[in-house]
Amino acid sequence: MTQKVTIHDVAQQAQVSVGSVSRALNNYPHVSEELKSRVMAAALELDYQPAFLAHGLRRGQTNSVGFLVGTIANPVISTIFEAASEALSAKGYAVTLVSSRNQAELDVACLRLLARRQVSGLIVSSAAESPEPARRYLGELGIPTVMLDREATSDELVFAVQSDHESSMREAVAHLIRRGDREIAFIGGPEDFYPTRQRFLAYQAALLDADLPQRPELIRFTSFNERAAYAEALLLLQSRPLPSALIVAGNIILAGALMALQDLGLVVGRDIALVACDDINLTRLYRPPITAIRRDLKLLGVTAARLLLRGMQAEHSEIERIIKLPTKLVLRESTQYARALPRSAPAAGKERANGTILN
Amino acid sequence: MTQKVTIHDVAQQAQVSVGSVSRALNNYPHVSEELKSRVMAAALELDYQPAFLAHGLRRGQTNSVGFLVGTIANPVISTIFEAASEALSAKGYAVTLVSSRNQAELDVACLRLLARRQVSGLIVSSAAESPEPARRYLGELGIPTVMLDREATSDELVFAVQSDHESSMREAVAHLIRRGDREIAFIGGPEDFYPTRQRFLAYQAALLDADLPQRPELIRFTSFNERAAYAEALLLLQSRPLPSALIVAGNIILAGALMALQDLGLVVGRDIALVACDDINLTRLYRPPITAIRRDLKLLGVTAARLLLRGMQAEHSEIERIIKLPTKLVLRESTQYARALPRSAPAAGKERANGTILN
DNA sequence: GCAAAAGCTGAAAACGATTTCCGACAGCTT
DNA sequence: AAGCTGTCGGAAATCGTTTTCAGCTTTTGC
Repeated sequence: MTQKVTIHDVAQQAQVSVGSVSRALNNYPHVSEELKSRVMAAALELDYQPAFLAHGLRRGQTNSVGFLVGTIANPVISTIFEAASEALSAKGYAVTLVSSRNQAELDVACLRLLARRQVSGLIVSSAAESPEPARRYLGELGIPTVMLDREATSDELVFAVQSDHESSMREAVAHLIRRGDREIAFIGGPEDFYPTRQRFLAYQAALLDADLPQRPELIRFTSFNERAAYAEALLLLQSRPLPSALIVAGNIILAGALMALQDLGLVVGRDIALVACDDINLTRLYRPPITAIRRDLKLLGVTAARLLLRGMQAEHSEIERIIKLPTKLVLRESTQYARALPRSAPAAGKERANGTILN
Repeated sequence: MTQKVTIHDVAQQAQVSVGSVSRALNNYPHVSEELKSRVMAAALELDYQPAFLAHGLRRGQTNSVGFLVGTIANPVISTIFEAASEALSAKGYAVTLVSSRNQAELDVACLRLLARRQVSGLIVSSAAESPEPARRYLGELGIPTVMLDREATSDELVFAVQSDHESSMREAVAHLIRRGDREIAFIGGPEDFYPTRQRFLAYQAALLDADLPQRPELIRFTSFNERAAYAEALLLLQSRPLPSALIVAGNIILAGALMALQDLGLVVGRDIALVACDDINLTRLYRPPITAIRRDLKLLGVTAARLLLRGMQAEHSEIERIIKLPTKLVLRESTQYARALPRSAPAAGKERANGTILN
């Protein structure tokens, strides 16, 4: 219906065979200039666009990539997606996005859907750190895949782009300790979720560096769900003594924690220092502005896209399979003054209201 | 490569012809139980999944829909998308998302891309109120389309789901006026952008209702770009006398305005009342919480999906072509106290810190 | 008990492109 | 002038399905 004009119409219009039309349009060698121009003219006049399905069926490839996310309703993911999608569509690929709705058990189903559509490549940033089935299925699939801020697999066709969560988290914790904080709480996502794990490891390492004990009651892991994060934060913040600093690993958890702080009448920066992971509008615009670990989300997306493009071009051998991108600690007022210290003695001179970027 | 097992393999395994396999798998009438079960067993054993491309080519439909947005990196859009996408994939449709990057001139190109992929349906929520070319192209395409919170067209295959921006905006302005505000500023997106226009019309109407004059210097339109919104807000807030209330029509504009307020040292709720459109994390969690016009974004997405599904089922005649969904005004502290009134006399008893939902 | 109808299945024709195969023709060389 | 080489373009095979057609077997109706 929609696609009325076929290659046959063009052939008839140009008075040549369909094979010639195909060759002319696809820049094959040994096509005379005269024929080529005649075909071009006919194609242009009829506004011919080769049928995607027939093309793909014959060629065995779809020029489309699948993007699996846990949810797209998350500013971090959607920014990454936007950048990746732009880079991919610039190279002629269309992107079909599927969401597993943060349910690990749906991951395989989503991947099957994409595989059935014969996507040429995959970018996976499913929220659930797909325990095993999904990872194994990914290997069997044999489709070039980029894991986005997720654990890589040993598969030859599976690549990864990751953020260096650790260095900035160590820096953040060290900064808090330098300020005088001793009771530093940590709320993360699921414990087996790659970014959470990396951040938590760094948190532990930083405490160890400073010879501070790890306090289990100050460490919480929660699911990706504001309500759950709120509940955990509420429990944590009702324990006494109140920790002097709180690190939240993820923007949904940040939302839950802010809600809990608000309900308990605690003021960020005055009653408790706050460090967030991922610098979003909320951290920047909140009063007081919230110290955050920032990463270049667009770069993350574009890098994933580029890596995938290379991965789809069959020369996998000499590609570096894992790329790690830097993060930056942005200091803001939420860690400037704190209960633990006299208000007149901010920790360091290098902090400014708008946030100084270290690293 | 990827798709190794074809219908022929299944046919061979089950010792039947390919036609029978197809019929058995697609629940055709007049297929014996025995044959069906044999085919099922074979298909299951071989893990057969019909090749999407061949299927689509033959059937003339792709069971996929295109979703055009101006940007997905916007919490409102991404939430709507998520809901729509979920509803569509429940019915077996895959969704390919393309972003025109807020550039109206790219709209047609994006639509062409989707049309070439022979999507069965379209949902369009491009940020640019596509002047004419895109709308006309949409008509020519002949693909069932749902405009999402955009102006409808008269085309038979073009439907629309819209939010009732007007009633809540009138209510909001009336509320401000009741509080005592007389100088109510308005910053909107592009003037020809559907939601902006609706909101602005309601703003005008509410002023008229109260016999208040319209003050051109308090009305600004800006592009969808935080920097531009920031600049407009800065100019507006530097004019004297300072308006006692500010309405921002859109979440990007909200971010720019908050930045400007912050840079000018103005405190929301104390120095100026603030009303936002779209209730996002930021409005809820900001201190003080910001009064906002809320709409059920998931419902918006699901409704668009349902409407499209009906639109794709060929019986267009008796479908209502435009659906309008309600909005709600959520009162919060940002409009509770204001310069214009003595602090001891909050406007109404029905406001609570957490926001009371009217309407 | 027999014609007609209905049920079931295999063979083959689509769908619209790409790609292989092969013959025609021009331009050379011997 | 015959034979060879290389370019060009038409015909046909192919991709993996669905769907039509036709043939065979069974049931049904009278």
